[in-house]
Amino acid sequence: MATIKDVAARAGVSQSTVYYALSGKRPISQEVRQRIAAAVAELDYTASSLGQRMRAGRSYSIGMIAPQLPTSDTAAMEMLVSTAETASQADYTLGIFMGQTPSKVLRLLRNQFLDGLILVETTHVDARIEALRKTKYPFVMIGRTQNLEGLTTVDFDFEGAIFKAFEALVQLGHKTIGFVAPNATEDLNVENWFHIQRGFERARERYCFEAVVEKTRLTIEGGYTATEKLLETEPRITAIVASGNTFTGILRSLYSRRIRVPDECSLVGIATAQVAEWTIPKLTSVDIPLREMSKIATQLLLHKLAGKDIQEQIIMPAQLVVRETIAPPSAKLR
Amino acid sequence: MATIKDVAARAGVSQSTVYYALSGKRPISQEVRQRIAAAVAELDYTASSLGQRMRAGRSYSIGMIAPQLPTSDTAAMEMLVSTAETASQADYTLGIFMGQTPSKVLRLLRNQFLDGLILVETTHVDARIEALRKTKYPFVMIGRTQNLEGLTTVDFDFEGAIFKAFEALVQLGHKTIGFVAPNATEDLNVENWFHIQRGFERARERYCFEAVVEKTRLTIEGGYTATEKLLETEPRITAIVASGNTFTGILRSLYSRRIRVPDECSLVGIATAQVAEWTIPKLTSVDIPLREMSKIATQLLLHKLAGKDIQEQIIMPAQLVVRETIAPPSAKLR
DNA sequence: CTGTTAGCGCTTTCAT
DNA sequence: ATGAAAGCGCTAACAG
Repeated sequence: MATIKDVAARAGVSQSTVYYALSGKRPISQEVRQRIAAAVAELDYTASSLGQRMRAGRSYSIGMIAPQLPTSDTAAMEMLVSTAETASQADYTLGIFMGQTPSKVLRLLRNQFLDGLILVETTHVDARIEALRKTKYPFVMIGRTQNLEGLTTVDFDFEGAIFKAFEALVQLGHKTIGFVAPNATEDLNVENWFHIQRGFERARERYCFEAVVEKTRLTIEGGYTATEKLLETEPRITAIVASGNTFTGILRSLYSRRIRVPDECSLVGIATAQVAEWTIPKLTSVDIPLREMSKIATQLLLHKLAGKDIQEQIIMPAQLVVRETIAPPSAKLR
Repeated sequence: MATIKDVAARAGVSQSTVYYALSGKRPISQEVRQRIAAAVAELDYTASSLGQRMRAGRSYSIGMIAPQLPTSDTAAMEMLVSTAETASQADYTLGIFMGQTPSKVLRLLRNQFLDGLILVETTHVDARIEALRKTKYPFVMIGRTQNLEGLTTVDFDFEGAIFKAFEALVQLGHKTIGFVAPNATEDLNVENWFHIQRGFERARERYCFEAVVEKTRLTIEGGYTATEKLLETEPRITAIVASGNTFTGILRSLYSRRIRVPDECSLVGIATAQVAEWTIPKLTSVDIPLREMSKIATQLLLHKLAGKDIQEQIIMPAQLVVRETIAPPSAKLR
C-alpha cells in the first residue's frame, strides 16, 4: 500500500510537493510534475481516504436509520437505493443501520462515524428525533412527527392522497365505500394516521357516500382480514380505499370470493408506483414518490453538511394515477 | 467534541492512562479510574472512531456492490438487510454501492475506504471479479462465475431447484409443462443460465413429459409475453415452471385469460419466500434462502478480514415449499 | 501503577 | 517553485 511518503521518496521530492502536484493547488515545474506522475504510476498510488477523512475531521459518510427495515416492504428498498445514489454522486458513502436505540444513533455521530443522518419511518412520538433535536448534528427525516420546530423533513401529502382516492370513487358513482384504515395505536409508525384520518374526514364532509371503516395493521394479513370483515358487514360495498402494505391481502380476499376487480369492486390505494405495477390488476393509486423524496432528503442533508442552514418542511403533492382497479359500480349492485 | 486529550487534562493524568482505563488493558488504581470516569462523563467523551480507524489502518466498513440495484427486485433488499444486520453485529458498517466500474470498485479498496467486499449479481463473465482476483483484497460473492479458482462464493443450487420443480409437477401427473426459461444472452447476470439449463435437462432425462420452452428476460413483462406465447403455441399446457422476477407477469397473463391457478394451470417457481407469499395465490416454489446466504457470505468475509484464509464454495440446497399454485392437471385437459 | 513518545497518512502553514 | 514540520485522535511500545 503505497503512501504519499513512498511517492515522495521515489520521485525525490517532498511530501508536500507530491500533494500539491496531485491536487494542483500550487504551481509545480514541468519536470518535477513528470517525475511525480511516474512514481505515482509505478507505485499505483491513491490517496488513502482514511488519512483524508482523519485530516478533515469528517467521515464523508451519512447514515440511514430505520427502526427495522421490513423486507416485506419495497418502500425501504426504494429509499435506500435512491439515497445511496444521491449520496455517492457527492462522494459520500451511505451506511445503513437498523433497529438502533436513540443512544446508539447519537453515538454514531459523536463518534464521527457519520456526518449526518437520514431518518425514515419516523413516528408521531419518536425518541430518536427528540434525542437528536437537542444536539447540533445534521439530520433530515423522511416522514413527519409531532413537533416540526426546527426540523427538516420531506413527506407526502397523505391527507390529500386519501381525499383524492375517495373523490375518484365518488365521481365514478360509488356510494358505499370500504376503508381499510390504519389502526391508530399500532401503525403510527408506518404512515401518519393523523393525516390519513383527516383526509378521510375531509372527503366525508365534501362528498356524500356511505363509508364502512375497518381499522387494522397495514400488513398483508391486516388487509386480508379487514376486507373479509368489510364484505361481511356490508356486502353492498362497491369500492375499497386502502394504504400501506395491505393490497395483496385485500386482493387475495376478493380473489378467493371470486369478486372481480374492478368490475365488481374497485380499489384505490396509496402506494409507490413499484407496488402498484405489481398487483393484478395493476393498482390505481395515489403514487408516493419515494425515490424523489429520498433524493430530496439526501440533497438537503448534503447541503446542511456543506454548512448551509436549512430548515424546511417539504410535502410532496398527491396525484391519482389511474391504472386498472377502478370502474363505475356494477349495475346490479351486488 | 471532546478528545482523549481533553479527558486527560481534565482528570489530571496522561492520555495513555485514560486510554488504558477505558480499555481495561492495564490495571489502573481505583482513585485515578474514578477521576477519569468523572471527566469522561462531564465532557461526554466517546472515542472518535475516525481516530481509531486511522490508527488501525482499516475502515471497519465493508461494501456491497451490485451492478445496479433493481428496485423491482425484492431480492436485493433481502440481501442488503441481512448483510447490514450481520455486519453491524460485528461493528462493521455496510456501505452500498451501485453500478460501479471495476476500476472504481478497486479504488474503494485501495483507498482503504472499504476493508472488503460482497459482490452480488455476479455474471458468468464478470469484469469486477477478474479485476479483484488479481489483488489480495478480501471479497466474497453471492452467486457464481465461470472460474471459481481461489474464490469464496455462496450460491443456490439452481440446477437442483429446477429439477425439483419439474419433478413435483410430473409426479402430480402433468404431461405438458411450459418452461419460462432465462434467455442466455440477456439474463446471464440475474441467474445462472447454465445451471438452470442443466437442471432442466436432468429433469428431461429422468422423467417423461413434454416441455414447451419459451426463453425470455426474467422480468414481469418477460413473464407475461412468454406465458402468452406458451399458451398460444401449446394450449394443452397444464403447468408452468419459472424463475426470476417473472411471476407477476405469468399470473397476469393467466388471470386475463381467466385460467384459474392451480385448478386449470399449475405454477412452480424459483423465488424467495418473500415473493412467494406475495403472489395470489401463494406461489409454490423452491425457496431461495437469500437472507441466510447473505448472512453466510458476510460472516465469511468477516472471517477473512480477521485474517483467516478461507476459500470455500457454498451451495445452498434446494427444497420445494408447497403453497397454493400446484394441483393435479384438470381432468378435462384444456 | 503511570507517563512519554512515536506514528498511522493526509493537508496546510510557515519558511526558504 | 519547493521543503520542513505540525497536527488531526487514537493506540501501543518503551520507560520508569
